[in-house]
Amino acid sequence: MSHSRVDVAERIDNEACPLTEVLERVAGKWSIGILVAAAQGPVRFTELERAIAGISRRMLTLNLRRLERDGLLVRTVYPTVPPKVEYSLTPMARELHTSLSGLVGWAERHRADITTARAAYDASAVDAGTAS
Amino acid sequence: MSHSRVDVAERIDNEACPLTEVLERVAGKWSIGILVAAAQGPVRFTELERAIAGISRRMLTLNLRRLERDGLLVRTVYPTVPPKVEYSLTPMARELHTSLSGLVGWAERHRADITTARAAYDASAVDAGTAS
DNA sequence: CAGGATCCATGTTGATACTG
DNA sequence: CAGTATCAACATGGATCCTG
Repeated sequence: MSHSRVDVAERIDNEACPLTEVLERVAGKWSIGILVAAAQGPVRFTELERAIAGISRRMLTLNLRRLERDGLLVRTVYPTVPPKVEYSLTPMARELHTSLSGLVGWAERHRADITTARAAYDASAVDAGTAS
Repeated sequence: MSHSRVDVAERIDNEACPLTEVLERVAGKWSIGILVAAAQGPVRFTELERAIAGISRRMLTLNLRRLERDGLLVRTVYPTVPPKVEYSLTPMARELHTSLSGLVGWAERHRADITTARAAYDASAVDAGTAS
């Protein structure tokens, strides 16, 4: 039945546009890290800040807001002093965990391969340039 | 045993940095679309261009080069006239298919939820601003 | 057909400083 | 602690024109 190549191509054509927008949030540079880090349970702002390494306060805040806005994170403020804010995944976001871990696992497994591939690609590009 | 929260946080801290770089390529705005479209078999440039909808020639080329450089795509040039170029996934990239489909499936299932969540979030934000 | 090259508008990120 | 505000640097993306 209709699982020809045209079929899939059309599916992407028709739905990837809004889908792209959705995927961008989920699969953006920092989102995966945040989502994975928050998967263990409620996480505090500072915990995330340290867990995600290269992220700036600004970017963390922005991403948290976006994820909250899209219904992936719940932000809980405890009106104590000093302030305490916890972020946790919504059920919808929890459904992502498998795919996200899959992605992270893949990245871990193939990090070296990718580095190698890059070096090889760059080397042959240089060769082509040097071939005069 | 050691799957405490500190454990996971450290794992992310130590490895997410280069990992982030890897994930960016895979999870970038267009990469998923390209990878999914190419999963069906060799795809030509123009096929991709039409399949991915909003993408420009420039962005498609750039992304194809990056994916090729990272060893996720193989570019095959047929020296015919007019030229014919096909892109196909490497075995490494094929391993991603499950996770990627999972992501796409999730996005499809929850697109409406996300739209709703956004509207709700924005509405309450407006309320707060209007509450003078 | 499948790009490469260039210019320019825009968005994204980081650094820094300040706050309830 | 958990942000917000502002500015400057940089990357991203689109439009346009050109080519083997």
